[in-house]
Amino acid sequence: MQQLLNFINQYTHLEKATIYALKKRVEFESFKKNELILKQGITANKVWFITKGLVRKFYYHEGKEVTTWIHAENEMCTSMHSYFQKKPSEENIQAIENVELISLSYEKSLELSIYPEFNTFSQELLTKQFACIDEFSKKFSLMNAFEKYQALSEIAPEIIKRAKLGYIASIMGISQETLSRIRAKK
Amino acid sequence: MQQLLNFINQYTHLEKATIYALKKRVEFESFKKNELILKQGITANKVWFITKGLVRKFYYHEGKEVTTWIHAENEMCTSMHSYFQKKPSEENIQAIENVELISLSYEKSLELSIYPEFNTFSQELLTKQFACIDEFSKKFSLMNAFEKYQALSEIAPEIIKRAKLGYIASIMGISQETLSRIRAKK
DNA sequence: TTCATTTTTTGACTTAAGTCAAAAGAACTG
DNA sequence: CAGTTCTTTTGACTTAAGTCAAAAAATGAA
Repeated sequence: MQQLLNFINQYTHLEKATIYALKKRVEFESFKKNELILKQGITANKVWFITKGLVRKFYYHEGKEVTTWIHAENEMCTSMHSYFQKKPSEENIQAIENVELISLSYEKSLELSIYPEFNTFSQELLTKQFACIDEFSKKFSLMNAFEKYQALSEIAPEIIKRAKLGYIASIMGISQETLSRIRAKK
Repeated sequence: MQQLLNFINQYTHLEKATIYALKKRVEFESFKKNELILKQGITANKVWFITKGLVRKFYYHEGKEVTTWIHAENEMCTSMHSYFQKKPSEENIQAIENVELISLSYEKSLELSIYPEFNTFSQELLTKQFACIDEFSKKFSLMNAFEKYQALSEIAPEIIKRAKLGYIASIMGISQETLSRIRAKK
């Protein structure tokens, strides 16, 4: 729980009352390696905060899995389009290590919206996530395979260290053979 | 002005009072072909709605212009990261035809936030834009040059019809020679 | 309308990264 | 710890798209 509070504190200061209200509404979940946290087709009605383990987002394209991102400890994660637009998720979220999470449902987060700091946090988190994805995808598309690898190593060293080759290559949009060759060289 | 009201109506119904409040706060602007609407380094403190003409977003990468998107009539446009995070814009916004715009400043939009429908609209617009960019960039990155061209033709026919080859190729992340060859074939 | 500038097309060649296949290495299971 | 399965590496070959350069076409200004 403390991890989550620290995370929120990066965005805004939380009053005692708000912390109390939040504590009453979150839930603790855990998943074993390879289990699905969110399945394609299901509407994401919560946001998860990762306290332990790695989590992978992926979808299917022409029968193959495409990994879009991997999240590690102290990051939030959900299927954005599903959560905000109340539509069935197009992506799966999977535990790729044994994972522990704190979740907050959409309904409970509405109850928290009477606390202005909580709204500040939500708004800031959303726009920041937005800005990151936008910036990242634009930069990435101009890079060659080696530059992408360097960039990813800086932005997300946990992914590089802990996720398997195929997942990393998929995030980068290259074949795993190419990634293996990049690693062999330098 | 009616165009803007129609646009907002796609998201939420506006009360008379809200329309009146909005009308009092917007401004009308116009730019000649090739003029800059927003310059890199300047913080975007407004959102523009296009009533006439085409507008291009681009930034510089290793001395070259990279076009990220082109907006046509009845679309909103601003530099998202700059507007929301109050940071200097990394992108330029340029009129590529003679352009007419309706603008709403950040301050005036705060004044409008006492109208709940206006908040609904803002929130929905933001999450929808978010979802679009996210979806678009993911799909696009898996396509080859021809598929990208087909997809863009469907999503944004106005761009294809009215913008010049170099800009379109840049959005697609391919060279203009390749785009020219795609057009020659089919 | 003509001349200059900008934009698009075409050709020849290069290259980064993909594919397929097989071998090597690591990790899990009974 | 032996055998099976999963993951990564390596090699040989292919290919989509890039680059450079020049010609052709379109646009615009005087």
